[in-house]
Amino acid sequence: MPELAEAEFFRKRWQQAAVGRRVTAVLAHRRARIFRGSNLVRLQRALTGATLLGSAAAAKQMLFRFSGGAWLGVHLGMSGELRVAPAGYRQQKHDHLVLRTAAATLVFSDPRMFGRVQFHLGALPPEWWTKIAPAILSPAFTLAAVAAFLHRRAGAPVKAVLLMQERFPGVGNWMADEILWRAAIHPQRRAGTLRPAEVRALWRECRHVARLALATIAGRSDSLPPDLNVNIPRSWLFWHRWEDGGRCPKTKAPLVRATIGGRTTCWSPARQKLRRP
DNA sequence: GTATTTGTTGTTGC
DNA sequence: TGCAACAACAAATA
Repeated sequence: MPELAEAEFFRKRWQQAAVGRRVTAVLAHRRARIFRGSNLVRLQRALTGATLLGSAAAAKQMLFRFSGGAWLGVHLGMSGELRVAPAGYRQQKHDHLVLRTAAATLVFSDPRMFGRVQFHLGALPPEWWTKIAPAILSPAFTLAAVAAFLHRRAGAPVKAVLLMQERFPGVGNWMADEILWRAAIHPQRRAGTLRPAEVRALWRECRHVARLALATIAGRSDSLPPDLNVNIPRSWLFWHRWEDGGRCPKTKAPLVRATIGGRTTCWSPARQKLRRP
């Protein structure tokens, strides 16, 4: 599920429930794949008794900062989510990491375990975090940078290129489809064949979709919607891309699905054409 | 039983 | 060396 705005939503959820609170216990499924590459024993030792000081989200990742120089990185993969449960909540089958505080329980669950937890101890944030590509909404995400990247990936379908985190951090399958639909670009187009006006439209819609998704899914400033997606307008492709017999919200023409760049892709043939008429 | 899934990584081949 | 394509990871759901 989680792309850019969902990561921000889940980060806020944990932050609001537990910032300033002390972790009284850390429960974990010891063998879970989500702990691959990190030392669970050190994680449990460092987080038990530590206070949540702050957090940030970037791309599809989250970073929680605890007292004592402890950092907890979270990537939700395909099926992960962060929840807040009452104090005394009982750990369920897919709840691979559970942090208890006096008031609430923080739960990371992920049935498919494509997600990942990364633990880091130190005064500075971990290297994997600082190496995340500049955000789409940052000044570094320029038209020139996008154009150069499309040129380098000239042979790949533009849909596949949008999924590359090194240039489009936080873009996942639904955001990529949404961006291409709004920019009126066929997902199968080779990245190197886009005309300058199309490159500009792609760049512009990346920023629009990122900004709109953050505002509607994660909420503005301190607000947090009660659930994911409840505020997403029906006018987005989002709601229609999996519907049987789904229609383009703009043209009302039937939508089409196919595998492009290894992922199921939905587009509106009425407005996203392979060749110019 | 089959096919599907909003993600990433390692391998293969050009 | 760089790029593109694809299998693998795992479990629930239709």
